[in-house]
Amino acid sequence: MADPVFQRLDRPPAYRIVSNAVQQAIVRREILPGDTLPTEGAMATQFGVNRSTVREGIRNLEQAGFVERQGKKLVVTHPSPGALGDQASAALTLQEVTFLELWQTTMELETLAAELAAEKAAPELAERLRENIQATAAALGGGDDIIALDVEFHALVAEAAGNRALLMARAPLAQLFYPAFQASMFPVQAGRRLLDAHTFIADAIIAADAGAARQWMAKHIVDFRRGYEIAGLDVNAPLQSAGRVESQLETPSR
Amino acid sequence: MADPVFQRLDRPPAYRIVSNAVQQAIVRREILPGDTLPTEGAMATQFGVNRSTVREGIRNLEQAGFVERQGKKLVVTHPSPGALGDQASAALTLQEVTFLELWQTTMELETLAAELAAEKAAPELAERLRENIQATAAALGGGDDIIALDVEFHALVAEAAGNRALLMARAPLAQLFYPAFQASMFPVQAGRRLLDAHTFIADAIIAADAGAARQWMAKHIVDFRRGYEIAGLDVNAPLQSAGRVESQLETPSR
DNA sequence: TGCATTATATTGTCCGACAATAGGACATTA
DNA sequence: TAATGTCCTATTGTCGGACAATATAATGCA
Repeated sequence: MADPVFQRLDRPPAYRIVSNAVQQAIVRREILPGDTLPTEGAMATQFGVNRSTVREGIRNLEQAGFVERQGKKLVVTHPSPGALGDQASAALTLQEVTFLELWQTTMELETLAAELAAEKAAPELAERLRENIQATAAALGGGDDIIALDVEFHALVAEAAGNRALLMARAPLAQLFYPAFQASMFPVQAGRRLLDAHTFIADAIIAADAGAARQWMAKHIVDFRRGYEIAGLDVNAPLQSAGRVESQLETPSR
Repeated sequence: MADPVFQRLDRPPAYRIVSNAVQQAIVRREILPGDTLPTEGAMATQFGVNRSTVREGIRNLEQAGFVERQGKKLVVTHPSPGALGDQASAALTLQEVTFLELWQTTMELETLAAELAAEKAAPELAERLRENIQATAAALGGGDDIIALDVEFHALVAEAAGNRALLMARAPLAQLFYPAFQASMFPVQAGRRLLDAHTFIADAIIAADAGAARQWMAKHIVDFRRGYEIAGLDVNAPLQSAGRVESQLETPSR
């Protein structure tokens, strides 16, 4: 049998057709975020399939963040960097990215973020940055989660950059900071150093000095790596995962 | 009502518990890529729920790329940048990212890619780059899809960088290049210019000259923008979507 | 041993059912 | 008037069972 005259025709299962149809409608804005989808029953009759099939199709979309259940109705949503980032970072830890890989990319993206944030220099951001820095200063003394604050700081800067492509690119990495920072914060004076860096960065951003913002951020990221190395960790080794997936799995019984 | 004393207690529906449980198992490597999951029936009894419920749970994972159907069995997979990138770029077009946003981030990531690729300078890559460039040269004359080749070129470079974090960060943008390039390739001599740029970049990479690779890439990306502007397009306007979602939606009938 | 044929297991899809509950309409109370 | 309680309905989450289509395994035959 030489020439396959006919291509393998693959009819995707019905639930996927449903899922695609709905996604299409969302992508081409026939239904907008905030709109509620028809009820499962209604869609079932519209598509001419069984309700179970519709349900499976919907499930397909819901994790990607196209639809969302609010109480009892299905609401259309546009996927957010955050939601997608979760999955992406899970993927990254699964692939055992090394610290170095993370670091190289972070260096590039965070410096860009700082630069753009400075160019924008939204006054509303200034306030939030200051608050964050104050909290960090307070946390230096006792207990509070410095790392969480650091993560927040960078998120603030990124958001202030006003570049959604950057936000999206950064999202997969954002989750991974936490465990990595945790390791790199080992040395005692690291907290102080971090606070200083943040202060300089924030000042530069508020002063709309893009160049300075970029440079300080670069320094800060370099420190990040140094901390990691000082802690005796191998930058070429995969970062240990932090099990960042919600775990509510009491064995269901009935 | 000042302080919400009680947290919103949400009992996730069973199908989500199932989905989480399976995801957990994958994330913590209790089941590895290539392994096949138990049959739906088996899982149903294991979890003590109905098969339908299991199915919905699985559907939840399958779009994210944690599991995949091969023939009749469910195979565990680790999500790839490509798969996630699709959703991410859909999200970006939905948010109506502007060309400028895309461009700024691209500039940063692609130059990094070029630099890292040069540092690695894998000989196996050299071959593929050359092939791509030859194809591009050929395409200059007639018909063939230059833009596709360009996209491929950049993908090659990115892959050669050997940085999976970069790959993941870049994924959301990769899809958007196509429509954007399409617009920016308007001027007649753009093809020639693109070919030259690619050649220089490839040469630098093969020669392991990271600095040069970065610079040429930067130039190339600048050109990208210039083309867009020359074509009379507004960099601050959202890029027009290219409807990149598979469309197999013959209305299902029965 | 390799290939064709026949089971068998499993999926995709349907149907019908039912408890739980979100949301609305309305009555009641403070 | 606003908050609280009562009732009703539509819809979801989940279940059980069913069946055709088919991928996979088992079997027989060459």
